[in-house]
Amino acid sequence: METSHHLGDLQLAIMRVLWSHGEATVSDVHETLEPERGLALTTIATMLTKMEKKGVVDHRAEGRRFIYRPLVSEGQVRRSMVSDLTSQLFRGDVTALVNHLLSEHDIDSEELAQLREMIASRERKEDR
Amino acid sequence: METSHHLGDLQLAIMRVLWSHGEATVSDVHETLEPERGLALTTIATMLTKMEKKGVVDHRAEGRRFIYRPLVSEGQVRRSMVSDLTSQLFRGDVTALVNHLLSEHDIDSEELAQLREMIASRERKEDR
DNA sequence: CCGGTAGTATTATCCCGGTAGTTGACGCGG
DNA sequence: CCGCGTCAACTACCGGGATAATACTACCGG
Repeated sequence: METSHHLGDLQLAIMRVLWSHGEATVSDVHETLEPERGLALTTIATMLTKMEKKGVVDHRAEGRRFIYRPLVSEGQVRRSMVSDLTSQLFRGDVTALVNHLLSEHDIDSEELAQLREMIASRERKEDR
Repeated sequence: METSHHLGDLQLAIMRVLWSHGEATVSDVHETLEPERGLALTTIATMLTKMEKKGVVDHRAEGRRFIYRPLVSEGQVRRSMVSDLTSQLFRGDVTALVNHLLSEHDIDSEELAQLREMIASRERKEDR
């Protein structure tokens, strides 16, 4: 159905932990995020509860603690958020976005070469 | 200074009106946006006030009414918001974003050709 | 069996985007 | 000079992200 999974900053950080761990307890997430953000454990717990209510994560109890698991993939979130931005800022014109990236953000020649290759391989695929 | 101009949905719509009109009164904005969103005039006014407080627009009084003017350009907003998204979702890797666009969003062969040309011209510029 | 600890649940606060009603001022037409 | 219409100002409210203290509970070690 591809519902618009619009996640905030912390929520994304939490999702990234879940995506890389597969599943994790509140403490797991907390410990992983501790260095970069100095958040209280309860903050993480609250956030996870809210996220569950939104349907982006799920949990099962194992003994006394909860094991959280992502319900949406990183790809889904990326697609959804990139689409949102694209339609907001570029009237849905993906090409315009790429153009913007090329002209307004620093891309060195090495990256350009990579991009050229991406497009080439994409065109080959299209050809079949 | 390039401060992070993070604008919401309505705010962007309002900015677009200002960008295309150069400047506009509250009613101007309201009338322009009326068809697509059926918003009250006071809503627009409130939003403009908030936006002024944030420093993205400016106003001057002409007789009894206010003329609003954008203080940030569309390009600035795009750069700022695209950068935000890129760092949020792709650890700042612009190439990864383009890659995502190519593989996860529908791009027809015509657009591919356009992109190829963009990159080519970009590489020519790089060469000098 | 009892208390501490490890966990979740509950509740609260702040901020901001979005939405709008109400009020207050001012100028124009009669 | 008065009322009416047009603005802007003020105030209010909702939802959601972010943040966290506090309260409750179940288990484990002694």
